Amino acid sequence: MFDYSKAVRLQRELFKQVAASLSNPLVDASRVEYIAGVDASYTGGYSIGVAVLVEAGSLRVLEKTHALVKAHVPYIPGLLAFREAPGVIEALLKLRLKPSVLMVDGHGLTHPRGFGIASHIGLVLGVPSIGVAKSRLYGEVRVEGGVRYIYAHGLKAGAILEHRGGELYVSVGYAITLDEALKIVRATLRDHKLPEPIHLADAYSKELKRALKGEDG
DNA sequence: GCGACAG
DNA sequence: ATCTTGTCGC
Repeated sequence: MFDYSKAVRLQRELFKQVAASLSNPLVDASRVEYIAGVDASYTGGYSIGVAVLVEAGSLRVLEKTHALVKAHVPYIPGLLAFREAPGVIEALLKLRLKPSVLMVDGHGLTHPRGFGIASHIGLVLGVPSIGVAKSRLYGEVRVEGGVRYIYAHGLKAGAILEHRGGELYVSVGYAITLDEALKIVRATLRDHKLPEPIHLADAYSKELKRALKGEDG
């Protein structure tokens, strides 16, 4: 079965690599070509991980991929990645085009051990990543220049963006600065509550779930 | 012991 | 996240 303490130790260890990645960002908001939004839905003991790749400027959808994997691990706050990342990573590996940056629904550095699902996926694939969550998980909020930033582990780890009457918790995932992450997220906000790449991934995973339930087995 | 707790 | 129809409210 799932080893909780081992997972926690792994997160503490990998956080060091995320911290190291921050001194050499691998992406620049002005040079982002493709953005991959990811998400997952669940049904019948399975996890449906999906990736939707959009063109940065137009937000036009260029590719959609998915992976159906057994959901072995239960949801445990702080350990979401061990449940959700496997399917999402498999879906991302099926993309033809390589995303410049990943947008993950969940937190990155604003996590108890600085290694939320956004950091986890980014590090595993070696691709810059951003976490976008709908609610808070960890960190101290400090207002600076009218912006609510979230500090965690001695780092300016994230910020709270207001959008469409709601709040978005944006955080550094892997190999990216907070400023660039915020620029990229702001550039993808449209008429949905979530940034377009993640909204599209969410809709796609739900669509696949309906199709899966609608057939036999 | 108590409160918090991504999806 | 998922289970689920109609319904109260901005």
